Amino acid sequence: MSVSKPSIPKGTRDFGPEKMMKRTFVLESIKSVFKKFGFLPLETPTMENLNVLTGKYGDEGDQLIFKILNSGNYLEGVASDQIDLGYKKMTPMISEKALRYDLTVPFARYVVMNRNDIAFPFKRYQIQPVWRADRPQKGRYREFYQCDADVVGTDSLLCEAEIVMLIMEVFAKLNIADYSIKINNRKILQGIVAAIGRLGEETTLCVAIDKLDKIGKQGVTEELLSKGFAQTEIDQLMPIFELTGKSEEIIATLKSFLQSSEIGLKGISEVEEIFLLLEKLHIASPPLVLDLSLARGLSYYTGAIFEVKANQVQIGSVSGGGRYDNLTGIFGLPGVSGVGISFGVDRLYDVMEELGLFPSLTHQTTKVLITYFDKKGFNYGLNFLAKLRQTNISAELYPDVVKIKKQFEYADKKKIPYVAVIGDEEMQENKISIKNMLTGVQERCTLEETILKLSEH
RNA sequence: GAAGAUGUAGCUCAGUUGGUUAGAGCGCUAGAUUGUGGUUCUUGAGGUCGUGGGUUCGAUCCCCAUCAUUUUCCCCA
Repeated sequence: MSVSKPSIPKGTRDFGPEKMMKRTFVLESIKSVFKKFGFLPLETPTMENLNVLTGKYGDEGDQLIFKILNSGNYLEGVASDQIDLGYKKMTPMISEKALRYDLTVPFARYVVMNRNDIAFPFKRYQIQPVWRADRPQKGRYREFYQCDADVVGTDSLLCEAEIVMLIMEVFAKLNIADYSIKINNRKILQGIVAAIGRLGEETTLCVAIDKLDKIGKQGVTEELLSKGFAQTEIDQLMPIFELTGKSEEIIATLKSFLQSSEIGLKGISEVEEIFLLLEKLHIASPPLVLDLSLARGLSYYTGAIFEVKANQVQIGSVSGGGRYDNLTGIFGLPGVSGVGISFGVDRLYDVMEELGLFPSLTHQTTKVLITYFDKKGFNYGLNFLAKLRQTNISAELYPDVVKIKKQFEYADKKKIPYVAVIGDEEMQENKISIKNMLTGVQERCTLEETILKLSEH
């Protein structure tokens, strides 16, 4: 083996036929629900202009963007002393395009570019891969799919309520029964920060609080202390984030804590409104819980935030989203509020695999393989092949004249449920033998009988 | 960027306190069965033990370096 072993880039994966069938099932399930809720499809280019992406994900995010080296002589126009400026300043000189980092920013770009043609409120779904130059880990890849659905151009809390419904329908389609949707509101978090006199530092608080279930009360306290919060402030905060129980009770406690914070009270009433809307939508008891420790790292959220967890599997969140009031502002279109939800296909796949929730997907393979003993049988089989396909039965004729055993093994490996056998006797009778590979039963059929038999299910 | 783990057959992994021909299961080949897969039995093929160097009479094993893979921290889906 003197040739080099082939490999794929770190953090990327091949999806063989079996995995693809399962992935397709997940993706199609999500897509069908998106459509049902009135979302329209959108696809954007794999690459965006680098300046569209930079500065949108924070300093660290910029580092994680896959840059594309300019074609041709990319060093043209770069003076030799400019290398001393460092790679950060050099990058835009040799790279003007990059792979998309998420689907939200390209969507915002699209909305701004097409603002005159779009009918607002605009609901779009988008299912495409994204790339991050991260260090791969368990459940984390450099190339992965996102399934986003967003509504922009309306403040209505109906969108939030619908997102809850949408999540419920997706999980029902995927047969995942045991899950919970956590909801919180950035305005409440803002109010809490304001209540302890730390207005403007909600991002710091969010990043720390978001880890509560991961690193515990102690860890969060340490992180906040290191970020300049006082122990007395933290002592005020912690009881709030440890509130559990019924959402109504949490809300009642919150109302008194935040009574002086206008923004905080607004957040509370938004949450209440969402619960109310769901009731009117006949969703009596949604798996929805108010969780004040839910913060989500992304800084552009301004209102409701969501996260979905599968309860029986330890894998983190499988879906998340929220409302952002000014995503298009960075591209020069302020005042367009949006709210969105994103499903993590790879994690959903893992959850379903672990719980054994995939239905049998064998119907996606060939229905019948036509086998034969010699060239004469091959020619006879061609007619059957064509006729079967005309009636929309997925059929194959084994392409090479080989031992029948070989052909059967092929059918078995491919899990083809029926094998047609053509020998001299069949040809004389103008028939074909159809064997059911599951039961082992075999009988001779005419073309019409074959079609009837194979069309059954 | 930091720390750890692992590299042995196509795959999953044994193994040798350093000693002649490095093993298993699965997969693959061929046959038992020249008109029949999945089960069973038999057969055969397949390895520079990640790469380079060192110690040694002798290294897959010990030491050093290097590369690759992977996990955790940070951050994220």
